[in-house]
Amino acid sequence: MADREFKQALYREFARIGSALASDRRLEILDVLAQAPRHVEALAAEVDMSIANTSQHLQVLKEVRLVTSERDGNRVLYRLADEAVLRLWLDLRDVAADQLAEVTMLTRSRALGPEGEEVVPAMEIAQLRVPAEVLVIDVRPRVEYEHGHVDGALSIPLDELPERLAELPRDRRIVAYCRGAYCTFAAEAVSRLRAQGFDAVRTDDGWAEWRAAGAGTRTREPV
Amino acid sequence: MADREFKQALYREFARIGSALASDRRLEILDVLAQAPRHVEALAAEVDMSIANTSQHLQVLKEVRLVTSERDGNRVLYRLADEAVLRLWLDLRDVAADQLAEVTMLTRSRALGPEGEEVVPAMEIAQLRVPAEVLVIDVRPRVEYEHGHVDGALSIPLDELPERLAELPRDRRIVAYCRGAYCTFAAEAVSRLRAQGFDAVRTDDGWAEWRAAGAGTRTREPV
DNA sequence: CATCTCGTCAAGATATCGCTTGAATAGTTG
DNA sequence: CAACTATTCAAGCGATATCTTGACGAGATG
Repeated sequence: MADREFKQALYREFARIGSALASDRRLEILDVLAQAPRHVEALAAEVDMSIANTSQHLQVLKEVRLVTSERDGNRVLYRLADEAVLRLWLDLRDVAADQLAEVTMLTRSRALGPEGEEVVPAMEIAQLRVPAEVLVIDVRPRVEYEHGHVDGALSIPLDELPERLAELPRDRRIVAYCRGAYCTFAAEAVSRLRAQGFDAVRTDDGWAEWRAAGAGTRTREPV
Repeated sequence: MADREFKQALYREFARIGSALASDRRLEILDVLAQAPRHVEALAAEVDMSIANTSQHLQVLKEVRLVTSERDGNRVLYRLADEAVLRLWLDLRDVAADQLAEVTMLTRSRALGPEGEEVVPAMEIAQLRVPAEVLVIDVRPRVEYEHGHVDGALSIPLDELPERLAELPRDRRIVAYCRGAYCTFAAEAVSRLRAQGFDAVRTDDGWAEWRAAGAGTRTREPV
């Protein structure tokens, strides 16, 4: 029956995407690319792999068009292929978070913030939209901020925080965000700010979630 | 650095989900389950695999909680774990459809409907909500209709269509839906109905897409 | 309790994947 | 155009995944 063959061919194609998602290394690459495009070397450093191996994983992702690449001088720049890929990755993470007890345990055992600091839902901030009420800071590396960030957010990479305290207001709340729930930058920033007497909280969502929800400012198209 | 270990463990967990999605057979199972829960034997028949093999794949899916199972007499009933899984599967399919040229070719070469029949966006129908304007028919197998269907739809499984033409109106449009864009039931039904002089069209979306969008009637919880 | 059915488990052959290493290639620079 | 850098390619080894077959286990039935 031709119907069976058709279906099989179809599911085989779908499974190619699945296979590309079946490696922890590739997922980590996707997660990094969800923040901003990168060159192979930078990616390799970020995910702590050999360059050759990183390149191979990138080929796999590229083959099923989860990422695209473009030459940039004698380097090659990789980025997520489009918003659908971002949604897929976020959904995968959500399913994992909902359903794998191990993930919950991992994040719990990590106990971000020593005494259960307040975490502000990202939606709340999106609704504010009044710059005067809070200051939103983006504590990710500068390249990620430059690629895209929450409207009106100030870029203060975590490692610059100590020397830039003077720029921060003491009369209103500071909301920090980073790469998302599994990233510790914002929690770390909040912890340091509170130690200095600032009214600081963090959001659980990062730039990727924000963008998937359709908000935020992008510096360069696409993705 | 403990941070690296933490991250690795996290991505390994995410990759477990990815691995479960890396098999065409398992994706086909998920797709069937997206329509309605099934017993192992019915599933095996539907996807044309040995029972042992089907069972094994189900174990894999169950291990990462993409599906859940429950005893039902001396049989075992499997179903999608929750709506997040449904979204994940639909996203995966969308990404594949957007990005794998092969998929497009496959669906094109299939040329549903001999002379480019009209396809009605599901949203249009959802907005109608006026039973008098069109008759929506669900041409999937009865079990799938019973598990859940579009509000007000009439169940006419494809194989019952010939003997039930008398039930169908000739004074208004008939809209058929099935399992989704990759299912041929609705196209087949429309083709037959038009041959009989009915004003019939189909929607591209199936029950799964409808449900993911938050609409429709469900017979039994959960999923 | 013997027997039947449905489903799961276990073992093994085969194919595929992922990492490493070393060589090759594209683009840039002096 | 030679030397250099960033990336990709190719081969090979060990680890994993898939399907088959046959045995086992749980629940139903007489």
